[in-house]
Amino acid sequence: MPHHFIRKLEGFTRLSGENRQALEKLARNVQQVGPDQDIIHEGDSPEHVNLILDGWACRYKQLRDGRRQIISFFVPGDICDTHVFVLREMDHSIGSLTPVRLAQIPRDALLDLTDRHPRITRALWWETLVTAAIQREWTVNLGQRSGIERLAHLFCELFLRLRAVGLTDGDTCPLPITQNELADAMGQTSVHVNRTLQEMRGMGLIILKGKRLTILNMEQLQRMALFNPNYLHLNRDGAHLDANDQGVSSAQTLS
Amino acid sequence: MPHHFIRKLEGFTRLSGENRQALEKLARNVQQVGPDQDIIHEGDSPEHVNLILDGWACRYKQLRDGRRQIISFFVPGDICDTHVFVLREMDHSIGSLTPVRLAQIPRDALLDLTDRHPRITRALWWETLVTAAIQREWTVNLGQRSGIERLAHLFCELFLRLRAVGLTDGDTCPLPITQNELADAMGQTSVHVNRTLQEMRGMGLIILKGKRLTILNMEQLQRMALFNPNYLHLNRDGAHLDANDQGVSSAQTLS
DNA sequence: CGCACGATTGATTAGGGTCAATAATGGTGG
DNA sequence: CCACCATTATTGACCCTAATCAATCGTGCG
Repeated sequence: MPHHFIRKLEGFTRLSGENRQALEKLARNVQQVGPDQDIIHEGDSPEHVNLILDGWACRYKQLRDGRRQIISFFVPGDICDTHVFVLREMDHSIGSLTPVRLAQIPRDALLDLTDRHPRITRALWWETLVTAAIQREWTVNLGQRSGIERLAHLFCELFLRLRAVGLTDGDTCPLPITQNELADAMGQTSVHVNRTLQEMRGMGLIILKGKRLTILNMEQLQRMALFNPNYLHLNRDGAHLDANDQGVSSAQTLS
Repeated sequence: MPHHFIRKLEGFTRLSGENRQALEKLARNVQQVGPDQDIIHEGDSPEHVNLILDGWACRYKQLRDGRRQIISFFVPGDICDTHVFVLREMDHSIGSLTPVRLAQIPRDALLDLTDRHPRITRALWWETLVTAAIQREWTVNLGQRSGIERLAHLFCELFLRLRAVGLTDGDTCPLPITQNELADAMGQTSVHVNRTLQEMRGMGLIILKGKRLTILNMEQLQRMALFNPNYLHLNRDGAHLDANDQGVSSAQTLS
């Protein structure tokens, strides 16, 4: 069931059959959510960890005066806050953008999983660190890049993340969100995002139509975005740790 | 030695004498670094975890064309990437802003610490999650807030963080950074930051002089910043977990 | 076929950038 | 203690990116 999730973790480290089986079992409690629904709302206390099986969602925060910032996107295979239980209440909301199929993972299931599978524990660590790295890159994106650079950077990132879970098709990937939502993520207005998109189309960089994005010239797009994929840590970073797997001691806690 | 760090963790959970002793031992290898020095550089592979004992530092990323974004500030008591060893190389740099005294913590010392002290493990988790929450809030800050709101928000955040480690004095706290550095953090030019500061002074909100910040009207400052401190999780969130401390099993890994 | 939402366009404005110069400050050596 | 220098802070003039406001156009879908 959690295809994409497993595939993503395997981009970090090799997994055994047992590992994979254990991960399959996480998707016991599957829920279907309509588009534009809150999955968790700021102030709620976390009940379980959500794993996105299908569809897109986002983290967002809404200011008292109505302004909304989308803080990150969730695509299939993404897990929302593996370790959230330490905190008493959510400081942001998570909402669906499209219809979403998700697995609700109870705390104990995660504890049990990491208890038995050090390699998965490490892979979840990696997942958490990459999520943090993406958030940092978004900070750079909003702080330093111009409209067109920003959008180009987002497209590069999303394409690589989708490719890592097998959701691209050649140079095309899904992009099932509105220009308004793009705008809320880029800290700009939809009017300006619209104009930027037209500029990118005019340059022959992309096609964006029918909720699908085609990248016509990835090299040029990356150059224009000042894109460096290193922060996604997609190069099997886990390989150098695969040797020391014998003990299931708590030495795994931090490794 | 790691005064501020211990004090910060105690804002999350109660610590025993043994806990504190164990934390003291972390500061074995202490280094002094001058101002404007790189502590780690993008591309380096992490050798140890740095704990800031004194002085200010920052995470930053530099784009190929020279633009620099400060991604976060480190103040005394902050720890840089507790779990960084999972990644092969740094995707950003950490540099000092003032002279910095820091403890270099080897990986094994951390493993040993979390092995023996479940409550500390949990507190480190909390630290990691709050750091992520701060990063998200910066995303909102850069994406949605105007110049004056942004700066006001930063001041609110820094003041509370410094108070949590005992570094405020009434309504005053240190702010040992230049307007240029403020500008790199806010995604603006120093010229504009300068003008914004003057506006805040003119409104009677703050005094900023001699590397010290005084907040004359915290309520108004928070209102203008649309500041909600919930993301700092400063309300002893750990209390609800303090009951179940007996076992030192790997159940601690995720709790 | 018509409706509702999303995309697009135009005109105008404003926030913040750029460039360039000047004024304060603080640390240093004599 | 003072003169000097290098940062850092401040100011002014001008420009440009992106916001705002307000229609209008498409199009996917019931």
